[in-house]
Amino acid sequence: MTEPHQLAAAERLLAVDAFGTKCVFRPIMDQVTTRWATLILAALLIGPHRFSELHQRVGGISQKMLSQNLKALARNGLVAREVEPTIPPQVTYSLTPLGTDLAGRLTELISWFGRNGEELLRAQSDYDAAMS
Amino acid sequence: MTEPHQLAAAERLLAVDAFGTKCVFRPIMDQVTTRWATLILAALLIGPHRFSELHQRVGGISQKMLSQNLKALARNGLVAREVEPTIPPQVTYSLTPLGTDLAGRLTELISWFGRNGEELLRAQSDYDAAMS
DNA sequence: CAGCATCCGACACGATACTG
DNA sequence: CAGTATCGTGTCGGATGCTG
Repeated sequence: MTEPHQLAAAERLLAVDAFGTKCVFRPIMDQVTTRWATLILAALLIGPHRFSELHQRVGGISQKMLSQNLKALARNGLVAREVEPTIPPQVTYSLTPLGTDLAGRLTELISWFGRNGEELLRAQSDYDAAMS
Repeated sequence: MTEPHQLAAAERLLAVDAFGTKCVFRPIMDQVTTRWATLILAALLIGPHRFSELHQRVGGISQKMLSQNLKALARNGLVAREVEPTIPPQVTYSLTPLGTDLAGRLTELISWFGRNGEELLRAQSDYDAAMS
């Protein structure tokens, strides 16, 4: 069952005060639970990657989105960026301890979808069939 | 530590074949890890809600996004929609067993942000200070 | 009450081209 | 190699107004 303190955290995130001020953590969650950020963190959980390695590993991502998301993840202290000042330059991305923690939890979520994805797809077809 | 089978699930999600076909589960994850879907599932974990109750509970959401996300969640078999054919009509939303499972895991994630949110904010200011 | 329809702005995202 | 700059498109998401 779900723990009470977790429900409390959820309620805090749901809350909006009388002036319409939302929880300060929402923007952060938005950034990290983006399609690409999740995949990038999962990829880095495998190990440190160069930029081009990540570009290959995370299938379908554009350079723009990759660099953009990496910047956001670095800003939030989840990803460490290490530059080797050679020519051509070598940049290695790795997870910080905080990032490793989060990436592990996100990967649990991913594996949940791996386990239950078929059932979700079945529900979709049932729903669509019932609509028509 | 992260389990091997979880890493395998992650790699499956990262993969793209030679024809550019992405993993079929990605669209589903995109739908469910949306800003609003996460919050709605968390709200429903507290208990079944009417439409207007959800609208109040999930602070800042518009009617449009609420109905749109509820429809998607219902289509994926995560949320059950029950209509009482009275006048005015009463519609109650609740979690299916599958939805309860997922919502619990998402709430774990939310509570992670509750615990580590301060540190993320601190990392942001450090990063911004170093840039200027 | 529980919504759908419509308009509209903002931004996510991709493709392409260019730089240290 | 590791990005940045620019452009164009599509979707997200809010505001408003209307219906059974």
